[in-house]
Amino acid sequence: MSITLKPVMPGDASQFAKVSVRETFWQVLASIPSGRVTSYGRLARLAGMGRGARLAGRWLGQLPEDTTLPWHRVVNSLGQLSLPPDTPADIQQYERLLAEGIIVTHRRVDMKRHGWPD
DNA sequence: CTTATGACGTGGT
DNA sequence: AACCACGCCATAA
Repeated sequence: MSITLKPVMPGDASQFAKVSVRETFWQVLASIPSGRVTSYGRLARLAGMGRGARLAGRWLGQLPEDTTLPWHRVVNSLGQLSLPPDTPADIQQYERLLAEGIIVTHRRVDMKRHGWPD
């Protein structure tokens, strides 16, 4: 699979001493096409974080509220929304996915249909 | 230095 | 499909 990476950073890049892997992480995140979703684990692996799925989630949680990065396109390996239910962020994710034409039923996305990469 | 804690993943039952 | 037990890895206490 080939991925197109665009230069992006969430907020001030200077706040990070070592950015290599982390920067790649944001780039991969930014490269997820609208209308598609990927998993924390896949995102971590693509960014060279090995099995750092949990770490991926931690980093996503550190994004500033006004970020333009598509954090909402990340769900767990089962296709389920993984934020605490009924929280503002959870609602936000649901609405954003819906706005991109992604089908979400019972907090779950059909990865066969919307998964990225295939 | 240990333990606990997550926007997690995977394999077994 | 649902549950459970581990494995994973940075952070906090």
